[in-house]
Amino acid sequence: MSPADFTKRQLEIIDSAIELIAERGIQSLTIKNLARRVGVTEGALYRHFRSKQEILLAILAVFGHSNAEVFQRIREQEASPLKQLERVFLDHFEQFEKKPALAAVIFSEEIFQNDSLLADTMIQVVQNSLDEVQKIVEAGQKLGEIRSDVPGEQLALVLLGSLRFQVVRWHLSGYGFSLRTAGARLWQTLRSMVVLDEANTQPNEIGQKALSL
Amino acid sequence: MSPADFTKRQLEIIDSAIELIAERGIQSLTIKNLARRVGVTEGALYRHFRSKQEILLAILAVFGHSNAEVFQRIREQEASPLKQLERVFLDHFEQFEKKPALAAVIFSEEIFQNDSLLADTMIQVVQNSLDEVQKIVEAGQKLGEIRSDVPGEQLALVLLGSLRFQVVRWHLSGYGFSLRTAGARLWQTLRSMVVLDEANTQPNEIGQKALSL
Amino acid sequence: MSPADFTKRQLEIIDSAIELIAERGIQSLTIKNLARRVGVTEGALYRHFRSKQEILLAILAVFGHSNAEVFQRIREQEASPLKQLERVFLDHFEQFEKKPALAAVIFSEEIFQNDSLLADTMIQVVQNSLDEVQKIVEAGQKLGEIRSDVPGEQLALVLLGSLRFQVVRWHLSGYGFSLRTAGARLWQTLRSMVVLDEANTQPNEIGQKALSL
Amino acid sequence: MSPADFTKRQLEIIDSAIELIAERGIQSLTIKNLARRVGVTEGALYRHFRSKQEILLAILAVFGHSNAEVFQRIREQEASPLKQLERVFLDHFEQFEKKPALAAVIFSEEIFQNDSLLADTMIQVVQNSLDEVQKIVEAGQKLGEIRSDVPGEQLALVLLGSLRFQVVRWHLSGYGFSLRTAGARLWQTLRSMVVLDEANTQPNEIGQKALSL
DNA sequence: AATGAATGAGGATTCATTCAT
DNA sequence: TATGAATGAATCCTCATTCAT
Repeated sequence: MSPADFTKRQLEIIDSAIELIAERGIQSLTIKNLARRVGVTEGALYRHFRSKQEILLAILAVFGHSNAEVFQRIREQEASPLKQLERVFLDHFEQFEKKPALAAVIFSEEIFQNDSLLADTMIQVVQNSLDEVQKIVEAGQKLGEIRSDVPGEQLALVLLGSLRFQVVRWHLSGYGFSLRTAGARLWQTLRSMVVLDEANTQPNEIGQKALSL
Repeated sequence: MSPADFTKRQLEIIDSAIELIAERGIQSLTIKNLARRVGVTEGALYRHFRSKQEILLAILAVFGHSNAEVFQRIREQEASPLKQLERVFLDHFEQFEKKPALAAVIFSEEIFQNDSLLADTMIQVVQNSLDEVQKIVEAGQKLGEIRSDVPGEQLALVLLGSLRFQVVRWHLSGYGFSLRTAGARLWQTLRSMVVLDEANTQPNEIGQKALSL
Repeated sequence: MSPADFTKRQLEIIDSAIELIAERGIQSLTIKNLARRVGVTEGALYRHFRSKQEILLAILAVFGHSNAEVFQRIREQEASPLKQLERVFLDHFEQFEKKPALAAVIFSEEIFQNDSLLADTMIQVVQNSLDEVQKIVEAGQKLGEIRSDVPGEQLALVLLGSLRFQVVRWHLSGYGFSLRTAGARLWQTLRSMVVLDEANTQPNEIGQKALSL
Repeated sequence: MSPADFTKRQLEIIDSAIELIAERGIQSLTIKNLARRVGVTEGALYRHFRSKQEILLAILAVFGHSNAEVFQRIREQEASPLKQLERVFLDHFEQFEKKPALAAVIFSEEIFQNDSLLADTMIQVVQNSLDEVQKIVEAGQKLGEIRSDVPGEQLALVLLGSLRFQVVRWHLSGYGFSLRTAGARLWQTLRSMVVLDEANTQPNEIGQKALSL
């Protein structure tokens, strides 16, 4: 389900829900709190969603869509795979920093676990990102831009795992540091680790290194 | 607080709690469910822990201790940093596979978020692991075994982030694959990515690579 | 807060609460008991009051208002201070006899003690009555109707203390005597004690006294 | 039952209970709190009292005995009735100020209300004090020291009611003023109100008054 | 005498959901 | 569409009491 399928009111509710999660955790995403934030009665929410589960599904849909959008935008740019990966990272971090609420959804895996429909949806969202990253990585491997001594699927795991961990830490710290800055640094690290031969891709740094030796 | 400081009954309760989290998520770690699993009345739990928060703290203590133990064991072996990192990975995965319940705690960040004492404890547990990994990495960097073109702190982030992501996926999949096997594969990947020069550390693979090129 | 500020349902709940206190003591004013008496679920009460404390405050508000009303009515009558005091007594006793539940609130000082907001409100209610009585007394003293050899504040203390004690005893006795009758008798006693010179105000009794000397 | 009939341990428990009531109200007189204060296990209390009710009865017994003692002491002094009344007041206030805990029992009427045995005992304690005061008053009336135009029973009501009210206010204020001082003042007031003719009973003060006029 | 562990009932409060209006 | 009131189940926690040791 794409956000376009939601009514204006529904999107309003989803937004409020995500805000709520971001600010006070999924635990405080109750119908009462949500209704108060939206500015309507609790009962009114049930005009727009049949149950709380449907709201959670909607949140996942929006989260998944937001993720997919990042990849969509990047695919359209037709940059080199490495540049694309860079964008994946920087765009994700930027998006999270702009809307910290979305980052919180990552934490909510737990909630979604109880309900198998929610769990499956969640897994799918994660897997989708993994697949997208893997595709880019494999394109880069084909072009010799990215190391081929490890399977693309594994590289995707490392890349996304690192990304998520950074976001998690940022969230746990109470947004205590600039995710964008920390993310950029992390990308530099990962970049160095996934390219096969620095000489080909970052001639400048090689020069620095030669000097520093 | 070390697990040794807990009474037998307390450890029993903690174990039941971790099981509960593992099987049905933190959401279902209620006093009633916990009491039922332990086989006592709800009130009885309060003779052993003053509050639910104390139980959660105890779980974190056990989790942190279990983590620390892995590092402790490894430090004692005095293997090369790279070998130590390998052990960190394999031992963690092994421990999680033996006690999947513990893996579930990783998910519970959310719950711990509401309560600032719990959140701080959680952050500390995570940070502790990060520090341990970073120390090993930096030792490896000094010995030239591990690449020095990226800060050790960043490498630690990548390593732990990947590890956690794998565990998360394993858990979300309903333990649908062998964590040990998948973990070993992930380690091979990470290993390749953190060593500076394949020639020195994995001569065999170099040969393969030479061929594959 | 005046009773007029409460909704119909709130007043219903307050009334039930006061009844409960009157019949079985404050100890039995539990949410469950209260809900049962009102004829709704426990949760339903929380739509009308945010907490039990709020209910207790509401009771005090009603009690305070009921007290204030007595004084209000009396002030409007513009009778002589002594007549006003008489009315204070008789009206209070009458009101308590009509609504014995209210009398029980006097006992509940204890409950209100734990919560400082409640305690303060309670003290204020008591102090308010004291102030009102004192004002009347001092007016009487100015007119020479009431003895001036003791401070008005002290007389107020004696008057209200006696009144309360009578009510307490009536309540403890299980409403085993007519409060109105006993109250009237008590007033006669107090009346004799606060007037300065019997000759001016109760010429009939003077005759008796002359004899008895 | 006199305090002499209690074992040392029992008296210790009763004392702790009274302290508890004084400090935090009857609501916090739970077996758990009591046991903690005494320094034993909850179960241990049941070696000394069969139930909580028995403990409450014991408290009432001690309270009643303490009251009776005041009257006993006074009867033995064979002072004039008026002097005796003065002592009743001053001694009570002094005793309460020395052991504020006892004052708190006055508040606990509520608790005792639920249980009819406790309620009866409580009533009896109060009635006993009333009777004692009444006896003294009537002796004073016979001697012409105290006004005879109102029944002794009524005067007793006024005297004790005032005394209790003062104690209640002192307690509610958080012991915010000197009960002894306020009590002495209250007595002066009551004294003036119960004597028939100042000239006969307080010649000294008359002198003062003459001077002050 | 005292402990430590347990019980069962009940405490206040919050939850998602329903429904008449 | 929305409200306001209600429900029933669940939340964590405390109570007085019991009992084997």
